[in-house]
Amino acid sequence: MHLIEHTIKGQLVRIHVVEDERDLPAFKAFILANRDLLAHDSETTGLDWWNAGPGGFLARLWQFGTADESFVIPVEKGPAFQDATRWALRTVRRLIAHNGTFDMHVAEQCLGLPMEELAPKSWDTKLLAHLVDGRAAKEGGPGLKLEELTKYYICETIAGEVKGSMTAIAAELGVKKAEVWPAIPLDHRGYLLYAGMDPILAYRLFKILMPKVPARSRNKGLISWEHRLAHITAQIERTGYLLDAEYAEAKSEELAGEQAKWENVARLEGVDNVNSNQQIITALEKRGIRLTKKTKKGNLAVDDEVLTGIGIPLTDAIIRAKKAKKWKATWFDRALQGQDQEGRVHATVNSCQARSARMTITGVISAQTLPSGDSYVRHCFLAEPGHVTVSSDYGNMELRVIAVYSGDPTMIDAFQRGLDLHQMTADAAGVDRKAGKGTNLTVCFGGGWKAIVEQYGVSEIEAKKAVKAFWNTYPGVKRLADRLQREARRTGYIYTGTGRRIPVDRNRIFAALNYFIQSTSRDILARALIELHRAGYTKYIRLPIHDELVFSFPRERAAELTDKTARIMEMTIKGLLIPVDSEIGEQSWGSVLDLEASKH
DNA sequence: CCTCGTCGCACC
DNA sequence: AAACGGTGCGACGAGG
Repeated sequence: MHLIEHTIKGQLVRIHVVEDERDLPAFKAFILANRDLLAHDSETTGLDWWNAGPGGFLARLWQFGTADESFVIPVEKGPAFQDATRWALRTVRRLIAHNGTFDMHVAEQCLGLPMEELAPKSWDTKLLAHLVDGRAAKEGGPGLKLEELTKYYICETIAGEVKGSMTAIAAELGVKKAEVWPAIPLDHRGYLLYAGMDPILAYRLFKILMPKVPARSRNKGLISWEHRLAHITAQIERTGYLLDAEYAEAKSEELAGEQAKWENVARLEGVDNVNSNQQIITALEKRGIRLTKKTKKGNLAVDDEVLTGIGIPLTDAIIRAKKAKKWKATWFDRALQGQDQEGRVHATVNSCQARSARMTITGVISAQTLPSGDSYVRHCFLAEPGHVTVSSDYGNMELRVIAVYSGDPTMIDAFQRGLDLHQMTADAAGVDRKAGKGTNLTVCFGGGWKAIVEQYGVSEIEAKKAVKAFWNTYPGVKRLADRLQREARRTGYIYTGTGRRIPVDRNRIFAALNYFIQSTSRDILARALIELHRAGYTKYIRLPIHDELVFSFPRERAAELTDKTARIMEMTIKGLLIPVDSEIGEQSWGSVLDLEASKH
């Protein structure tokens, strides 16, 4: 046994490093003495848990800890250490982890411990941190990463030491920061300090955060709700999505050709690197073209709008080359590189991420930013053999949420009678439907007439008229916005119907309405996931995307399952239905869009 | 050489 | 009085 002593704010913490099997009895005694509550964490060779196995993804260390003591187990060294870790994970009655979803994947893939076994007894400090204050670090909030939270809630010095230690080790070993994890020797003192400190910090964070969770959130059961949800999204991650690699490879090649062709045109026209804004600006100025649009930081903007506006062969080539390059790299190549041995890709679903708690999907599938209304990319995602893809989404969810929670009679009546709300706003203002729609959506986002002008190409006069008409037509919405802003101004927070507390910045009080709508909409989808799980449908879910769920259903049961799941997703709040529209496609996700397009 | 801020762009 | 909200990622290029 090797002992590492360190201090956190002057308090001694002890990290026991198990070196050989003779050290295991002491480890087991520690587990038994603390089995009511322990934090844990794992160190691995990377993040690609779906490639677990010899020569692939491996668990290297597993750590267990209390507020001032931890044990580090070298699971990489062999079965005896894996057995001890498996035993410990099973023996502890309550487990704490930071972003425990990842560790559950590791436990399942590397130790054969089903996540169904660990999830019910796990607490995740990432979820608790969000319930306390979900603001990102760059927004001036605590952030959600362990280092950020350590810095904010525990001690800045220790956060810097822990974070800095891996940077220093990378430099010492002469490898890039991202490549340090598989390369570092198991007995490296800095690595062991880093590893051993993690569960100690997670344990301390748990003790700090739990009492800070707002009473309203706790009373509404939000803590267990978020944990159940995270467990469901973890299962969705585990299932993954079948990739049509042949299609993806073909498209990747096709786009490579496109890219080369248009880059060549751009080169002949004087721009060697189409991704260099500086080169583009220089080339355009050389031709006597005057650029006026500025970026947020005050530099000359050369975005899609500017380039399209110029409309010469050079700008055309730049747009086409950039698009081909980005689409190839972002979607097809990343999906191909992310495949597991069965040809599946696994998204990372961060179940409670944005300030509003909206989920984000990161990693090998950028599912939330796939080109909409275009089946081109979605064709590479397949339902299981013999299955079809079904997409179910909520109709007008955000506006219906406004209607319900504002209690505005005009808006509620419009939805109940199936009227066209965008046309209604348009009629009230004496503008066209496009301006009416733009107004409805922009106001929902907290925007004003300027935003409508920019986003929807409506004239200034019309936009101003429409905004005024909106507030006059739906006075209940005004009352809701005012109430939320008063609450935000007075307390710095708003609460949603699920008991979630959302911080509102003093200089952006106008955002309160949007936070409320966005967060409530997210919770409607979250509720749907929980109910679908309860009914046994999780295995069919492929992805959650804001207001949509993508399913893979057996072909012969597709109609029945589509109907059953849609009924579960649908929700009536205060008498108003949030309806679900479903589309049944063929095997690929893209086919859903194609079938939809052919109908209209 | 790597890190990080900035920009542009994909979405709801 | 008015105020568009929320993301992730790839690429460049300045700076360490």
